[in-house]
Amino acid sequence: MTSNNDRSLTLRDVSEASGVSEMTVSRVLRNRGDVSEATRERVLASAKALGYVPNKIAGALASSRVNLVAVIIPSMSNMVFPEVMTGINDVLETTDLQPVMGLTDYTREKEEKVLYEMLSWRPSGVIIAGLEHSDASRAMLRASGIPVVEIMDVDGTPVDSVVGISHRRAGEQMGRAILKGGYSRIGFMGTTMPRDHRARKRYEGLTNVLAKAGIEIAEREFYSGGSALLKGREMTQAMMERDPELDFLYYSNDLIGAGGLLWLLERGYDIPARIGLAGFNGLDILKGLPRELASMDACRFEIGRRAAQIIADRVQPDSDQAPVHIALEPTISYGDTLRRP
Amino acid sequence: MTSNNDRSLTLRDVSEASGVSEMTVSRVLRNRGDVSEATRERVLASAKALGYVPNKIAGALASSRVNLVAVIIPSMSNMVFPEVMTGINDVLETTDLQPVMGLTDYTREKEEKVLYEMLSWRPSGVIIAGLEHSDASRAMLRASGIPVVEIMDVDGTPVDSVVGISHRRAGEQMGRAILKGGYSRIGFMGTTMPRDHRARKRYEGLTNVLAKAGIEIAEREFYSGGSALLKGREMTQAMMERDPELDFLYYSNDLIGAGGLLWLLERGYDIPARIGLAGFNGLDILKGLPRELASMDACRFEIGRRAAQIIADRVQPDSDQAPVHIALEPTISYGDTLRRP
DNA sequence: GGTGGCAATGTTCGCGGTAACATGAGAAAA
DNA sequence: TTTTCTCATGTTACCGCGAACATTGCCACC
Repeated sequence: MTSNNDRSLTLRDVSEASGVSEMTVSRVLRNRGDVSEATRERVLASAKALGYVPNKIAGALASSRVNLVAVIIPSMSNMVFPEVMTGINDVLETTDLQPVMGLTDYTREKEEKVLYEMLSWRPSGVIIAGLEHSDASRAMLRASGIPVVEIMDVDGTPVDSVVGISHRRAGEQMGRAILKGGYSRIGFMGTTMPRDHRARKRYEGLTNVLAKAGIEIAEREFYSGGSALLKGREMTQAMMERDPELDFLYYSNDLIGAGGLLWLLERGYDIPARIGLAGFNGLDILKGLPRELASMDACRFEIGRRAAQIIADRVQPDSDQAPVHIALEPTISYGDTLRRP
Repeated sequence: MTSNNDRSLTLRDVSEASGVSEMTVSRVLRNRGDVSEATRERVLASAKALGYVPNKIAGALASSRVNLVAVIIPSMSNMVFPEVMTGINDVLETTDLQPVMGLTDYTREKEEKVLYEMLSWRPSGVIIAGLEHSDASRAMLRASGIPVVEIMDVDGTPVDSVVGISHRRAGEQMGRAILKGGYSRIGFMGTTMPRDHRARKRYEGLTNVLAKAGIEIAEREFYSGGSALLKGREMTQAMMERDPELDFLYYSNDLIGAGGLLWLLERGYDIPARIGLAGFNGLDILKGLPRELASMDACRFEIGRRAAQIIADRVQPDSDQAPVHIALEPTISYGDTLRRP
């Protein structure tokens, strides 16, 4: 019932309560240095009785050590980044580092602002999605002098370390699978987000491979906002009505793909014989659909783990500070909606 | 190309570069006090040229003002908290406050740890999910001396302010709708998470109302982990095989409900005549399903907004510090799976 | 020309810790 | 007993910034 009327508790309060110096209290609370068992217990008891919580701000300033890792991602709402975060968490939990999240909403301006904000807390490392940043952002990252890991994507030049998959190659791989499946009249659906570089790269990879086989994307449709499942439905309907001869639909994410799948099944389309489908991300949710949508795993969890591991390794004193580049290999899953060769 | 070889930049570096005192630089960078236009520009130019990023740690220590709001939630992976976060963000964006997230994985131990960690950064406020906390956590919250808003749930005694819905009443309301729809043989599916108090309260509300009509839940099934959609399917199948006479299924979340819905549709069940269904949360994803699942909006977005607003108001000097209690009214949506009276 | 007023800028000190070094007491070694 | 060492604890000096107060220079006005 000790209520700190207004000012918050400091080391001094604990030191007075336990009759030792502030320094000794500090040592006890950090398990640092030699403190006799008797003193340790007395100090801990006082601290607990007072309800003392150390002030990390002061600690960080004095020791110039901050156990935060800035994680900068576009959004939490599309199911891909939560899993990346889980991977990051899993690794950081085994260290004394703590992730702090910042959201960019897929805009450069916000990214720059959030990055500035984060760096002003002098974190121990930065994990940031994508390789495309403003010049100012890149400058800040370089100047920060801390480990930086760019994640998700490896098609480009990283500031420092990078962990991801090649979305261009993912698009190509899917393109080849589509061709091998014997499909030839292909529609594409995606988001209107001009700053979703990874979706763009997949699209480019896909069209490149198709072009080599003399095939062009027959129809395109883009959406933004709203329920992805519903949008997938609506876009698929619109597209099939415009061009009923389409025999393959490639969706830039699994949710719109799932919406399309549901619509086609209702209409009685024979999948994957009459028409094939594929999404991207390998989301768990696909597992419960009437047919399993073909997709491609984006290695989200693993990317998070690896990125966090790089930071964790680098904050160790005398560790190797050389940039690490990791390109993971996504695996295609044919599910029930992509004809096998 | 100014690389800070080892030590990071300070106000002093900028002050030397621009020929004014550190204090003036500080004033410029914070837009505080009177600074001549000429000096302001010179300082900003120097700061930019050097790539200076202020050290918030030092600033916070000196001013004992920290613009962080700790947001403590169980998980990011179940689609409900991302939306709460969005609401919080929306409001905090208009202030200079910044949310910092901590995850508890639905355990008290982690909650306590995360809370301690967060409070040690001396944030301006805390938004924390749920009303059930360990004694130590409650003590820390009380002792922190900062605004605390407990969110999601109003069935209990808050430490300070609270914003949420009554999950008990939500369960009761759904129970009444089920009864009015004429259903009587009811199955329940939910998670095995013993610490998901809100799901438990909904369940209790439901069973109370049913009990008054002389009805007991006929079947129960619980799951944990894995694809919720798939689990919904599997549990529904298992349950319908055990008791084919069931005429209503209440799911503790929309995703398992969606899985169940898909399974029942495939089996040709007449919905909502032969069997009714309802989930909980009012997720966007329901909009794209073959039938729209009956559900109940948990006011996630609004809860986030209101909670953030309370904090934002309270950090204003001379503002009213009285606890605020807000109980939002969830609305039931019948969709296509719940027979109307 | 002195004085007041005001805008622009500088100085001092302390926020709450921690690093590095200093000190003291007792035990072990000589 | 004296020296030396070790462990336990205390002292001092910052960390980088901002609040509060001090100072400067310039102009206006009597």
